[in-house]
Amino acid sequence: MFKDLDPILHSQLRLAIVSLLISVKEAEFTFLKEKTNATAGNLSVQINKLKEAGYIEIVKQFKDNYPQTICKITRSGILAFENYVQSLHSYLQVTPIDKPGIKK
Amino acid sequence: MFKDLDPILHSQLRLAIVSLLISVKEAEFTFLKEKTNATAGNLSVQINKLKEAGYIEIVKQFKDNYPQTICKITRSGILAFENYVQSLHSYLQVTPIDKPGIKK
DNA sequence: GTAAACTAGTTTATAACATAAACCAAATTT
DNA sequence: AAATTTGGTTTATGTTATAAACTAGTTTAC
Repeated sequence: MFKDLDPILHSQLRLAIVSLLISVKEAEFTFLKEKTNATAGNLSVQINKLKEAGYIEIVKQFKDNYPQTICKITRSGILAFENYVQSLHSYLQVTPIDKPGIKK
Repeated sequence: MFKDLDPILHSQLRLAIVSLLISVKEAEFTFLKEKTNATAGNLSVQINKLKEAGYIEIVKQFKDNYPQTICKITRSGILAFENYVQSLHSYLQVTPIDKPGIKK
């Protein structure tokens, strides 16, 4: 009936990160922070969870004297995202008695 | 960029409950328990959260000598669900550089 | 040249959440 | 009448998400 939702991706911020990384392939920490409106601390924690899950790769380097953290989606991350979206459908494809919402 | 996801609905079990209630309009506790594979305790907690959010109504009565808990979606619950689904789209409509997943 | 402010993060503390386990009250079965 | 089942609720515990505090260094202003 309802498929389980990957708990790694069923998080607003992590889903946004993965969504972004699928479209851009590679992004700086600061880019992700701006696009997601996350706090730095939260972002730091969440990209590490994604890394531990194997969904992204993290490369740390220096750029113009400053530390720079680059994130990249992995093959496994792409597959997990696609699978998550598929599973979500089982919750959204509702066959309502009334057309949902709009007018009784 | 990314729309906020209603935290009441961004929960696997609560989303499943609301999804069900939209399709059936009214359901018994035991029906929800079977369909969602939730434990009774968890279901009890989560339907109360949905009630407190005003997304469902709960009616307690007796049927054939046994207590019976009936859940019904509210107008507000339907709207919240529709809104949640809309917001979700902002995370899923990705414009990937490569077609996501399937082959490089 | 040093104090103040800023960049780019990480770590830690706290509050909210999900869940299972334990419990309750009554009904039914043996 | 003891054991089991129904239909739940409450409580305890571990997991999450988040903000706040902190680290380490850089740049700017005086």
